[in-house]
Amino acid sequence: MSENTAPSNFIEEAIKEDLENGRFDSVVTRFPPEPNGYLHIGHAKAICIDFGTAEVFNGKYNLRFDDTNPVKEETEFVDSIKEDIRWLGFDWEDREYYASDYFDQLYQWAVQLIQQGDAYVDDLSPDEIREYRGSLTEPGKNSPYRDRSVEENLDLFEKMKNGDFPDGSRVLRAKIDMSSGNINMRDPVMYRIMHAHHHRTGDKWCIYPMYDYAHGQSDSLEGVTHSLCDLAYEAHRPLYDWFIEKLGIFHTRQIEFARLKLSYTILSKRFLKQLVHEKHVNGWDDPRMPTLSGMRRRGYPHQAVRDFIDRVGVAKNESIADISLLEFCVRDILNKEANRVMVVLDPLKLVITNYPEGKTEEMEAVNNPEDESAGTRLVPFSRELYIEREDFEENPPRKFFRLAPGQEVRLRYGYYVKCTDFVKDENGTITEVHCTYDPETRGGYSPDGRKVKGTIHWVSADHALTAEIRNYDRLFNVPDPGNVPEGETFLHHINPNSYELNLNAKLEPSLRTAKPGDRFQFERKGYFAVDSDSTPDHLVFNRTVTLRDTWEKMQNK
RNA sequence: UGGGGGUUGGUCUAAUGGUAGGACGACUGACUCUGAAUCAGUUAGUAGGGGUUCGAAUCCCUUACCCCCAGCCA
Repeated sequence: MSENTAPSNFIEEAIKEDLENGRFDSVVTRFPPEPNGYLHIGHAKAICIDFGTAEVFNGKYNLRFDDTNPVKEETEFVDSIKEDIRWLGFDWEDREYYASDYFDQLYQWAVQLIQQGDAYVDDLSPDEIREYRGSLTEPGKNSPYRDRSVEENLDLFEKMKNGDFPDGSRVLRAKIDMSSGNINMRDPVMYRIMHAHHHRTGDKWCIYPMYDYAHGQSDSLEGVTHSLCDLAYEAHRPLYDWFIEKLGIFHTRQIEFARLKLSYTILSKRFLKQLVHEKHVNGWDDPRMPTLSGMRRRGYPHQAVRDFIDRVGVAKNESIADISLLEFCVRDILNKEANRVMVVLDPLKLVITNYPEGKTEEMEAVNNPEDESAGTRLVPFSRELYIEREDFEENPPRKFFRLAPGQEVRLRYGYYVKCTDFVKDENGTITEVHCTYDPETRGGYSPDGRKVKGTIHWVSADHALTAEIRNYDRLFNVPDPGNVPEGETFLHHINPNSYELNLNAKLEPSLRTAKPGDRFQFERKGYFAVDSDSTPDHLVFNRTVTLRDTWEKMQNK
């Protein structure tokens, strides 16, 4: 940030002050995921704040895996986390760290604290520790083991490290204040005994540091100037500072901000895990999931996610961002980047009775009106076409600009056609619409200048491709599924129509070469992305998001 | 009834004692070979009550409501 740029939020403001008053002379931040799950849109906010803020100040940012609990963490997640962060467009270069890299240093520092009389080995059981901790309104009381000698503590701690004691039998605790109003300061546990295999350190350790003991020191070791985190850690800041001060090491500044919540979405790791394990969705990258891998598969461009995070802003106010803002950001990018294509989702046969049988014409269509460099393509036109079933009405309502008996419309990039007749089957279902075309209107322009109100899309019946189309919608039908009345859970509010399979669609032939990851606008319908399940013989599209539809809104009134 | 945070239109967020502004949404209208996009406009807010001040979203007092903390999770 230059001298005159205004800080865009309270964190940048605080950092700017730190720089101006000399507390720090450069900026280093970090994103510290625990490798025990997939990243979701809430993490994206944290990443954008952590990394984006460093970029604003021309600083550096580290990726550090917070792997202090071996029984919960796996290498698999390390890889997916890295992939997702790269997808967002961040490059942490060679600054990839692991809290487990610091286990030796952390151990030495623990010894130092013991020597200073600031830590002790406690033999209390987990239950006893809880009892001794007191409650929110009552102070705790000191453990009977709190005043052991430094020598005894040193000896016991070393034996803990050497594996002489079973899991849960003893812990190392910071000696602070059992009567503190802040429960985090009531002699918090620093180390626990866990005879567990760690994904990086293997079986070297059988004691592992707790988050509170590891995090601040890891920040300090890396020279992180600003440790930006969730509001939940606000109450931990005194402890964060306490360890750093007792150790006399580089003092990182922790600043907390409100985590992201998104309407019609759930972001709790536990709930997401439940959705996957109970098969309410098809895995972590199901396109309905708020995970970055899910959004990527759904077809959300990474720029849209970034733009959304920018627009949501940074504050300490706990809030629920509106999913319609995210959808706006997705459409905004896709509108500029996605090539247009004609696909009939719910086909109805249209026969042009005065068009020569067997004739095919190649009509020129614009690929992207927002981007001239995208060029044009040729689309085959013939006597029998498919149009969208909802684009024909036997008895058109007011302001219906599409096809109806006697009404003329434009077939996009084709001809003007006028409906002359239609065919119904014994159930009363319309099976075919007949019309005549005006040969003078080739390409969609009329030489006499007459106007048509409607333009509809179409696909030539003989040339049409078929595909599997997966229509996705929001996963929940209430704004805050994580917060529901007594006796209900978020599972009661899953949208039963969040996924709908369509095997009937007719696609224009240019789509034959579509590859996984390609994104298109199906004109007048929505944005669709080619799924990773797609093959040349069996195309699969995911509906990313529909187009805005004011006609639908008019009808709902 | 402990400690720590928070409260600005429907939603998110600015305004740092001096005109309460923006974005999304919603609603109008214009334009349009996508009922999309675009453009123009409308709607709507400082949690309540007191005080300080020429002037308060901002400072003070007070009330209410919301969130976090009692893992050997992070």
